[in-house]
Amino acid sequence: MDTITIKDIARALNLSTSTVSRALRDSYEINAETKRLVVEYAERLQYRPNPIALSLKENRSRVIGVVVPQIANLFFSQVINGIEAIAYNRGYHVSIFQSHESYERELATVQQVVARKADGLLISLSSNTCNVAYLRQLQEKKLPIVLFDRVSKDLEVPSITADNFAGAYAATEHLIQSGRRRIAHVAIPATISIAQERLAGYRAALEHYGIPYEEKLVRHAGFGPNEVDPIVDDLLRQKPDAFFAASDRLAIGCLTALKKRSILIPKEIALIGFTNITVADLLDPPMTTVEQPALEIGQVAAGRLIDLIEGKPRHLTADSVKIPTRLVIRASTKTGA
Amino acid sequence: MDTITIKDIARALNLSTSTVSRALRDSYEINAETKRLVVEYAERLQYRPNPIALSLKENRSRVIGVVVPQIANLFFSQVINGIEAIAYNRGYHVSIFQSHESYERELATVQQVVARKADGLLISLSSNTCNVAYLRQLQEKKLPIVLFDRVSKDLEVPSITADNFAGAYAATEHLIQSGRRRIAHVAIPATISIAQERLAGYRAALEHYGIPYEEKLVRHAGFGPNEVDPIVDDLLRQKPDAFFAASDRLAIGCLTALKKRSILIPKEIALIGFTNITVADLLDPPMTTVEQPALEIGQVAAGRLIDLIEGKPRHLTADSVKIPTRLVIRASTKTGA
DNA sequence: CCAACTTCCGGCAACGTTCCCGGTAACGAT
DNA sequence: ATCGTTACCGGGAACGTTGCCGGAAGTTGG
Repeated sequence: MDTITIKDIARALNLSTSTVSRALRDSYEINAETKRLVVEYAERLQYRPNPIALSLKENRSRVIGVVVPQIANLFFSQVINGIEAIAYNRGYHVSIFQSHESYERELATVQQVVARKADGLLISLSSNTCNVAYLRQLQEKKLPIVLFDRVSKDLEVPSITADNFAGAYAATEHLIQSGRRRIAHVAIPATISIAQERLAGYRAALEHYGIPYEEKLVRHAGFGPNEVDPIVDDLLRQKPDAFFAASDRLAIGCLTALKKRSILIPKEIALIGFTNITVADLLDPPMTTVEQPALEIGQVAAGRLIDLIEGKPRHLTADSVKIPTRLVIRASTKTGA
Repeated sequence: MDTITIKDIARALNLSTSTVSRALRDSYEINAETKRLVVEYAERLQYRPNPIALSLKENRSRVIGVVVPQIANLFFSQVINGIEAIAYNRGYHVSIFQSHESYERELATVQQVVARKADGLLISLSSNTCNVAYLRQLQEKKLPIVLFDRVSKDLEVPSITADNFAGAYAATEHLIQSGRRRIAHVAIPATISIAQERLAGYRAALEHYGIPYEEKLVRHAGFGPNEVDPIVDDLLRQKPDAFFAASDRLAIGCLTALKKRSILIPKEIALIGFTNITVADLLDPPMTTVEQPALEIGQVAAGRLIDLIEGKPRHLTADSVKIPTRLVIRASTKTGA
């Protein structure tokens, strides 16, 4: 309402809006004295250029839209921190949104981001998103897009993920080397790209060590509040000696379920998670985990996106980057304890 | 770029932009047949009204700006979920931003939110914010503002918080009733409003049970990565038999520090946290906590803000709402274990 | 048959900003 | 005295949309 505009300054100083505009952007065509007058007056009235007007005129906003399935997830919030760090010192603002694991909300949110003329989009797909046609459409309209974590092979855009295959391989290998043979895998929904990669890593490790893959030892769990418990029950019937959970939420769920059944960890069953929670060390027992470099994923993704926005032709093709994970061994996989 | 506008439709259909505009908003002045034509064409070309142009014209955006110190904090992300739930079905979009506990970034972010014509602001102050003059200025310019969690008494706006006093009182009382007398308090930075409330609750409980308040048993910890450890060291010299930590981060820090020193919990020292982490139950030992109704705080705050935006005069004064907390007793405060 | 009214649509301005195109002085050079 | 330069500034359009005003037909009533 009472925000002051370039017109107010022009009127007060008996100048035209063009002159004021140019004075504020320090154009050479403006008299030094006039500039001083304008700048001082603008300063005094706390003039702030209206980014909305700018966006309308220039069809850009210096804003990057970030869409994640859930903010209440340490992995994603850390990725966001990585994104913000890079965006911030390259002169972009970051707007954060959640899709709440819903395709419809993801679509609506992305549309909103686009309508508001975000210069680019960083997105991790919701688990219910099987159709990325709407993203391909946006891509064809030249909107810079970078995927991270939950990516899609149906889209020719840069994709930044942890090295999920290697992480899962390392986790499984660690379990095998510590003497386990019947390794159950609680996987995330199969629709999510990384589920497949992690499953592949798990299978590859089994194969490498000559352990047959058993479908009955693998179950996918969704995002419901009480989904993990029955799945653990099911898996227990297969008499596993280890659990490999494909996310932090699932690892916590497994831990809860196993404790509830008074199963000793790691004596009876070993447990390993794929996670980012910092408290893994403080759990009972301290949980072995595959840690994902969340911050770095965010940084790389933001960097790539801004390169794309600014037309830096450094990476021509739709290159996907895999960032190494780290296996942190703790008590939950100790041998013969 | 090639986003289609009302002009494109007008040109293609040999109509004026005004007619198209009115047809799309289903005005009574437009012939049914014309409407059909316009709507169908718009549908086919996937016309989306440009919110930027609307914002410029109407000086509003149907967007609520949310600023929190940190997203990677389960309390805040849950509050945000509460906010989104309400905002979403009252027709507002939510833009989320972080201040990273920095006054400067908070200020810059809020300015940006305001410049982008957000209809209202929901904010939890950074720990380095001692000066809320900039918010008062915005308030005087009629920007609807609602504070939550980290509030300020220097601002006459609705403030939604957990009942920190009662929560701290309950925590302290529980420790006293379980036989502890020398209760150390690891507090959050004194600049934060809720630090004082929690401290007051702690003191009130002590007083009520006739236990003298000792300054040496209270220490404030900041947000540095290794701040808690030396503070725990300091406090241990006072031979406490219990720790009351004023936030989840600090509770985890205390737990880590105590374990590192092989101090038995709760046998030697009891521990209670003020938190929202769901894994408190899985820690070693399971940690007694005061739980904050994060989701509800978000819901109430968003509701109040939207009421303010829409000029609902229901709550006239700058009313502050306190939402009850819940004491969840677990092993970390067990008696004589 | 004319006035009054209804129905339907176009023109124009405005929101805040920038940019292109002008234009007017003053001044030195020819 | 005239021309070309330089230095400085204003006018107007445009970005996409809505709302006000005005106006041309067609319709109704007397």
